[in-house]
Amino acid sequence: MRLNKKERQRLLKETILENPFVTDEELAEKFSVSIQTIRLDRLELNIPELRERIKNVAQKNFSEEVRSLPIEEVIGEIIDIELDEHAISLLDIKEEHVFKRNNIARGHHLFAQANSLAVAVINDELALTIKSNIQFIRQVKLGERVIAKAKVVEKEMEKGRTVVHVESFVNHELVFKGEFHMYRPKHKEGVQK
Amino acid sequence: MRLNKKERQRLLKETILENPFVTDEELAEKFSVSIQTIRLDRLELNIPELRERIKNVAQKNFSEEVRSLPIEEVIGEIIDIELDEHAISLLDIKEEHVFKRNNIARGHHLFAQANSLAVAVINDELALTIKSNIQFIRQVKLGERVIAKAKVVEKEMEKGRTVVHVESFVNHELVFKGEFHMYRPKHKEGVQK
DNA sequence: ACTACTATTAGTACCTAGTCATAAAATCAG
DNA sequence: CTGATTTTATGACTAGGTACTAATAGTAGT
Repeated sequence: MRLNKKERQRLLKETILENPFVTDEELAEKFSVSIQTIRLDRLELNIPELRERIKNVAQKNFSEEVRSLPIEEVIGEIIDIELDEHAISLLDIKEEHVFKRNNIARGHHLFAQANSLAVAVINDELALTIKSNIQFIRQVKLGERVIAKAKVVEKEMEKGRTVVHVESFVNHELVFKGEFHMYRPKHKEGVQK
Repeated sequence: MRLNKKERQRLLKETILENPFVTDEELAEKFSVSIQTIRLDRLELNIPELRERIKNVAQKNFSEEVRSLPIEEVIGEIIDIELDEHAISLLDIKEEHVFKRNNIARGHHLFAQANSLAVAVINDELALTIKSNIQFIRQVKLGERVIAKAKVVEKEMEKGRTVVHVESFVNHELVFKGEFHMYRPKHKEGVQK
């Protein structure tokens, strides 16, 4: 079954992205066209030849020294906050957050975003998490933007405990849900900073 | 300055290991010998040609044949693992893990260690966390070494679900406890050529 | 000095996975 | 059916090799 040019080029791009180790010959066979057609396609799409592609992959691998992730990126960016009430933060899922294999975000990044939002929303010098129940509702993929919303639901100031609910969304779709029991050290009255 | 064969071959091996992207021609120049000598050396030392070397580096990155989870993706260092049974990992709490204010470790790092250990202990292509209950039992401070122990407690293979318990210790003192409900996807046959 | 030996260099044919350029054939749209 | 687009064919050239044969250089032992 021969496809038209547009469709073929679309699939070509995909195929090569998925497996950069494929030769023009194999591609020609796959799409039932001549090698020359594949080469014209690559030319039009600016896809380099096999050896260049392999080299690129290798170089990326070889010069990979960016192992640690800065804290700012783990936590996400706080875009709205009202202390002791609610807060919203935003995290863009990038290469460093996902399993290489399938581009699904690793759970602990979603947890980190939610947990640090829960810490931030507490109006205190410092809050600590003591207990937490969480649920990963659907997988989050590379490139998606996760918006976490925290809400303080219980304030038991005397005991120094507070409960925060966090829900995280991708395009208004719930992807993560967590309940965080926070400990806040003894309050000093009227001290605001 | 020409070296003798032995010395040249020793350096050759080193040079290529350090920079696999070097051609025979460049090597010949570097050691002031002919290209043929370099090729004889590679033959004797069983060093493949440039393109093969590059391909190897690339493939390592692209992970065509890596069985389970690559170790570097685990937070902390795995020091013992028996798939589907138990695993132990170690995490030294450094500057980047703590609140600057009081040098207490941020909760999500303990979670990350435990969570990735739970993922790693599952003997499958890839496991995902669906649900988790956790408790932060005592604060962990800068400089402390956290040892996390994961134990697979329930295997319901048909449903693709597994429960893993993780307990983390500092000097035999329990600091963190968590229950992780993991999902293991249905196996797909490798389609690669 | 002659021989034996290793080390090095030279040269040729062939390979893969391409490149670039030109021309011809096939297919599709109006 | 014509003209434009798309596809295929062909030939010449490239990098970075392999595999093989043959010649030369250098050194050691007798």
